[in-house]
Amino acid sequence: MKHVRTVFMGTPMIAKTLLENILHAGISIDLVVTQPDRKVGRKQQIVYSPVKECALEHEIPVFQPQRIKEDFDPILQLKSDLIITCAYGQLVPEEILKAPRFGCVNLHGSLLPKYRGAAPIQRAVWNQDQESGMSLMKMVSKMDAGPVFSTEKIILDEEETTTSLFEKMADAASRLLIRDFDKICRDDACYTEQDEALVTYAQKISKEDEKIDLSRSDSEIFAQIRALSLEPGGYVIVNQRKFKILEAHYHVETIDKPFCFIGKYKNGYGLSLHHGVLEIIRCQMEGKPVVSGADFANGQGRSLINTTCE
RNA sequence: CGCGGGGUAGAGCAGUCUGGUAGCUCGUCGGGCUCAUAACCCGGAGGUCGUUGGUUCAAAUCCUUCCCCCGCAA
Repeated sequence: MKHVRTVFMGTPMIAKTLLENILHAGISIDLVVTQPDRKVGRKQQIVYSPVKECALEHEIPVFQPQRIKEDFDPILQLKSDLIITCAYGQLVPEEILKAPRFGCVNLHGSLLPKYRGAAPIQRAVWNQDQESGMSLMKMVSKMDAGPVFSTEKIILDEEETTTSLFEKMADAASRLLIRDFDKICRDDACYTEQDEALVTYAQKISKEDEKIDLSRSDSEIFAQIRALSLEPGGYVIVNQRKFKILEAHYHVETIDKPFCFIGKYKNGYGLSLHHGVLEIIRCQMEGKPVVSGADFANGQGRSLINTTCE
């Protein structure tokens, strides 16, 4: 078979894992498109996207348009046969979508048409879904609305977190693409249109979403923490300060007073809810370093016993 | 000069306001108890208190220089 000129578009870790896996499987990539380098943090240091780092390691050319809507000629000039995207971060314009012979395919972290949009993986955890999955689909101009080629279902663990589900999604995406790559390139792929009646959207996680909603049930609170774990981390307010709960387990217990710090608990630090206790494994008080629950219990947390949070 | 918090034993913290012998929890090492233990008891080691200069009889503590870390905002 003639060489398939392939462009890979992606930005975060999940896309990097996918790129690494498909390269390892022998699929060659002629161009990587990723978001521009960002200045990040107080020191405004320049940080490359994970995908860019992977591309540099493999000596693949990288293209980083500020606005791909206006700056896409280098992609057209390559006269690619196939474009693969995964969490690129910008809406891909029509001109690019129709350019490659075999079209543009996208890997999306949900079982479409459920959870179109920016945060399908986080929302599946947040909503305590029993299952989710990865979809390999054809791109159309409308966001995540294209016909689906294949999917892989993932059963969510009891204590699934966004971080753990991302890893499973990346593996599933790799398997789907490696398995179906040849079929897509034969252009006889069988795509199934999405049922518009079943469409739901997964909204991006906002700053407000990071505040843990203590008016919810214990299982909803725990699900929110897992959805925000490990990044960016959900928080409660303690003594007017943000207290991030990055990682925790939940245990059913009889509770005296809800939303109260109870000191050392099992292998971490305890925070009571309505009908159980959060065993905090990793946390961070505003202005302090990230610490294990055990360290928190030995230090900062000792003087906070019986303190209520909100 | 964006706003704020912080740097004290291997870890996490208290002590700073009000200057006067370096403290707590954990870990570690040794010993004891126990059928046994991550439990309990006893004992030990480990810190020029981020850095520079100053004030003082005396500085972790007050003033000052610089460095580093974190939260927020971008």
